[in-house]
Amino acid sequence: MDHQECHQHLNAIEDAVYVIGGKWKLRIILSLQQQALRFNEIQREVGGISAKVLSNELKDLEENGFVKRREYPGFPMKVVYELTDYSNSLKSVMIELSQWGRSHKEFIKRNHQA
Amino acid sequence: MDHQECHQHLNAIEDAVYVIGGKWKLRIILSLQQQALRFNEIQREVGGISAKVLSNELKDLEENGFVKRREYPGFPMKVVYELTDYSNSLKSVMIELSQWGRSHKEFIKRNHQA
DNA sequence: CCGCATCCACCAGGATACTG
DNA sequence: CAGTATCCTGGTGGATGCGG
Repeated sequence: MDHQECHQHLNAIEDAVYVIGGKWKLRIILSLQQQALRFNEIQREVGGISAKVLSNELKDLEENGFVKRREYPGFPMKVVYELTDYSNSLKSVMIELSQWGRSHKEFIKRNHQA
Repeated sequence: MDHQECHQHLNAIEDAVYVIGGKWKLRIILSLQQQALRFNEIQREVGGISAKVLSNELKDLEENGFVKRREYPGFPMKVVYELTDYSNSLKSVMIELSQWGRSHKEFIKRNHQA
């Protein structure tokens, strides 16, 4: 792997980490796993997130194609957010990360005891 | 996958992202791929990182078992950092992330054109 | 050379209050 | 209900200077 190639590789990884990183993105996605939810429902489900931040996060997730915002007219306004099919493309990455994270925790624990 | 299980899963993922996330960790690891380097060499190689931050990052990487700090006495002091064997355990995660990141970039590009 | 201590600027994100 | 506006705080990270 030469320098150029390595740099591309790095960029792609950093993109990926950026997209799913941060404190909230994954939690929001998880909260929508079972069913579509409304803004306040997500806020309650995730817990501890302010409206401003949730609003921004949802915009990001929508831009990245993970979430679909669906607006129903009327008063009061009703809006639901649901996961897109594309959000499933995250599955293999998440499994890989989860496995590594779990085994890493074991590794650290062993090392700290030793 | 019930709630409990899901929560464990989430934690493991967040641990993993935390460990390799941030602006510098991966770049530092990459810089040590070919050979062990001294503090200032890493700083130059990575580019744009301050001594304080590099110092902290190296401590994190050492605690997580990715990097080994090797100190040679004398004056001036000589210190080199090298990757551990354990750092290879990141490989499959990084490949997965890189592939997903690359394909996601394509996905976004197509969607923006459309 | 290595790397910590100090000081400082910036900004992500929380709390609250408010509008459509 | 869905979000925005405003204000404010804490923490991250840059710059510089010093000590081992």
